[in-house]
Amino acid sequence: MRIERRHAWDLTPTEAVALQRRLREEVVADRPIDLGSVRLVAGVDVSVKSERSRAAVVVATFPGFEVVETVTALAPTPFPYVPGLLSFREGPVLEEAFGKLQAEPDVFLFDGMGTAHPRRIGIASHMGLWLQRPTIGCGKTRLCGRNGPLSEEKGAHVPLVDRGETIGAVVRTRTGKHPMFISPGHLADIPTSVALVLACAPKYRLPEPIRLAHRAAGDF
DNA sequence: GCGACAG
DNA sequence: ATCTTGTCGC
Repeated sequence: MRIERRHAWDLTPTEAVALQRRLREEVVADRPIDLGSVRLVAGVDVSVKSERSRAAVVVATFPGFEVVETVTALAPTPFPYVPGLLSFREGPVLEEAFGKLQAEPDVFLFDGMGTAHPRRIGIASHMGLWLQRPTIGCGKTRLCGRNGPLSEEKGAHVPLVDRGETIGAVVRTRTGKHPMFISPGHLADIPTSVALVLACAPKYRLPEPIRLAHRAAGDF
């Protein structure tokens, strides 16, 4: 699939923040995903080992999660981890991986945030602008925002609120286990993002596409 | 100035 | 995220 190269990645932290403030205006986070027409879902993940980062994108059927394509890329880790600037650390190697993708997934699930970010442009939203396709942020822990009580049963979810704004949802994908922090990336909205994530996590806490990508990137 | 802080 | 063995629990 064709990718839209939006900008260079070698920016200083200050420049990166300025770019985020500019790009956030283009993020569409209030558009429902047409769940009935989802046939292919992609999982995206990056693992870092000794100054090198490996990205993996796995495309699977939905539902069923049969793998139809796997692409990986290896590149130097260009940017240290700074909360709020994750996309500048993983963006370069992800760009390379996306460039190899032949399939055209209906939606991409990212390991990290979408709009549940201080400037509302986490890695799922940011890369969504490059992909120009629906993306969803699936964080394992909180970056920002607060939430009320969440019942223990699988499927339970409550709003994630930051500075008076609902930026995502805290979702229980497994009864009694720590919840996931779900937020729309680009061309998605909160309700349909939550619904798709739950449909992608029938057995484990992490959505199946993310698990597949995690494995392909070299983690276990 | 003091905490919080995706992966 | 990564460094790392065994161990507690369903």
